[in-house]
Amino acid sequence: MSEKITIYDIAKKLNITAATVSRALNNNPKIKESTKQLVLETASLMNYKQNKLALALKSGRSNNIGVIVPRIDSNFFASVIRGIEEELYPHGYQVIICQTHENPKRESENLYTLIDAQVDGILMSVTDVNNENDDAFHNVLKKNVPLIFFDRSKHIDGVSSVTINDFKGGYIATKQLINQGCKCIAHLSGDQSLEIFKNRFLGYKQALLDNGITFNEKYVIQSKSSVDAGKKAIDMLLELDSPPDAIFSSSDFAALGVIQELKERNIAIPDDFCVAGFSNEPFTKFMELSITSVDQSPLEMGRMAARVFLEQVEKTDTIKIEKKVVLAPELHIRKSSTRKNS
Amino acid sequence: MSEKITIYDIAKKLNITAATVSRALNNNPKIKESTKQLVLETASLMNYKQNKLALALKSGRSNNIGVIVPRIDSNFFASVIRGIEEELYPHGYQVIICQTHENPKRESENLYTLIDAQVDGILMSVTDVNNENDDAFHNVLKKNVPLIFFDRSKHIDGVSSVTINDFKGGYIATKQLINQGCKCIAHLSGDQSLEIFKNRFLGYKQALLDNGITFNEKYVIQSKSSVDAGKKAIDMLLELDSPPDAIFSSSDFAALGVIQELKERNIAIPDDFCVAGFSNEPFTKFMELSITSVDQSPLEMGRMAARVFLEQVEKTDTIKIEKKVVLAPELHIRKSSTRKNS
DNA sequence: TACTTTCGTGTAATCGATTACATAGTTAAT
DNA sequence: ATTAACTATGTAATCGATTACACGAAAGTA
Repeated sequence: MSEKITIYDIAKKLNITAATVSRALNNNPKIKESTKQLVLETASLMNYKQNKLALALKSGRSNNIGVIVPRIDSNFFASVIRGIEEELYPHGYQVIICQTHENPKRESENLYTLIDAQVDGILMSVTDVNNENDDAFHNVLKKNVPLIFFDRSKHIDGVSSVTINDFKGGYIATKQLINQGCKCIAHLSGDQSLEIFKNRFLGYKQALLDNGITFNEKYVIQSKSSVDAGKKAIDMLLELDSPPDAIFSSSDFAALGVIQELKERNIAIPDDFCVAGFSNEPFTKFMELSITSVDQSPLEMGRMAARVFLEQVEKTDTIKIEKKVVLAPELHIRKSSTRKNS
Repeated sequence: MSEKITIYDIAKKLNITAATVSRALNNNPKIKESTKQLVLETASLMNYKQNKLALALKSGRSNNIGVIVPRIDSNFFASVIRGIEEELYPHGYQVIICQTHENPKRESENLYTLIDAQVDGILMSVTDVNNENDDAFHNVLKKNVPLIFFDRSKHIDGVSSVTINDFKGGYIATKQLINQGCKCIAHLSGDQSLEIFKNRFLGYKQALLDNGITFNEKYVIQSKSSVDAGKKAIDMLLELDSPPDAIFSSSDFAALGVIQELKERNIAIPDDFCVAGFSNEPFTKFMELSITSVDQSPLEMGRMAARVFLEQVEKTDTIKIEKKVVLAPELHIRKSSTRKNS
């Protein structure tokens, strides 16, 4: 059995009270130097470890922060979490992971569970798009638990967020396709109730307009983020009277599906058709026909979200700050959109 | 401000004691039905939420379990974690993530930190190969905290593990290369102090012997799990007097490096050279020249590890069980090792 | 009627650490 | 010499929930 050593055990052994022990361990200046040393030595001798739960109960701070993501087994979210963990680790925080699987109910559950678990903050990428979970979000704010959104955010007063400039991401990707000489550029979007997809779409549209290309609604298809969805989408697009000669996809997976399908049909990439994706998934650069993609610097996003959280807890005295950090997307230009003659 | 409602608040409002409230909420049969109802109604009316920290302190159980992995932003580990989270979520456990970054010191720190945080169990993939952290591991066992290894394990009495049969993984991958008619099969291994790499190597060797191919030490190279490491390794191998005509790599990334380098040298895959990797990383199936790879069913591994943990906590009465679960690897045969004539 | 059960609640200790307040012993100041 | 001001430590409450034990009231038994 494990002998749980408490400050009372130390106190008994030294014939002093637990209060003195506690103070000595916390380096309270009122404690005589000799006692302090004695306590510290005895503590390490007895292999004393502070019980964080007791501390947490007393202080009301658990030193845990909750992270909610749609799923963890996606390179993007895993990388963000890595960034969060790395930034928070030196500050003594532990990271608790929750997944919503894109299910708003789960998101609501996760929020309540984390609050129940007395986390000191919640960092999340939003799943709920229809404001079904407003109660859950307001519950968090009511409890005064710092809430920070990353990537997918919501507009809630007093809530900070770290996102990338999706508009710009859409813009530069589309611009690059235009630079290659593409005239009919299609776009695969996601659920536009989510701002990220809306903004990428708007960036795409603006790039077209800025370059004298008329926007055509028929070129925009809403699809899932999967290889199959990409294949289906390009099938539909190729049946149009004037099929596109390029595509900007909000998902790298869909972009891959597009490429696979085009190859199947012997359409040459990038010569006859250019493709750009979004997220810079690892596989995009590994492919023989590497895929142009917009990088979201997930590691940096996670670090930044963590830093915003830290600022927030440190400055409880100041008025609540709402900080909106927007990271710049970076276009990684690869073979799928690089024509020789350009 | 958030009004923290406790059972004392409910007690005061109803003119009863906190003890009664607690019992009512816990459905204690000794409480009169009418009181029980009253308490439940009042609790929900006042929006009472149990403070898990107080409960944790009293019960000694935090309902948190710690997961330690080398890194989270690898598809394999992220998937394992997903499996763990999904299995444990319905049981009310939260998952705390720690990364070692392959650094034994960090691993030791993580172990102590998790114990300090009073986790109810630790599920981990081992980083330490030189037994530097024996103290940390024994500290966990001394505290009677269930410890379960997955994928990379250590031999410690009383510790359960969930691994895949790496020997078999190495064997079937190598066998497949042999079936394609390859005669000189090289092997890229990892740090053989880690059992997984040792076993994959042994499986490779056995497959050779079983098929009348003499094992040649020069064909075995120890390398990191990266594209560049793969390139370097194949460079060395091709300089041998009798260069290999196939390679089984313990890493998909290294396998990819090999392929890229071979293409660079205009060596035809799979006709002149066959390649098989390990881990079944997502990109292996996405490549135009898809890569044969051994799947480790990470999701299932995570689920299984979680289940072993649950069994362990439920049966504290029984004698400690040491359970060694070994999952079967599955070879995904793809283009990189599929010759037409076979 | 007197005595034993049973039922429903209250009392108070406990988990382990922190901390406001009290107090005994020193030292400094007038 | 007497009081003020420190110093170092002890006492006890607190965080919020659980639970062994105690006890009065109601019900059952002889």
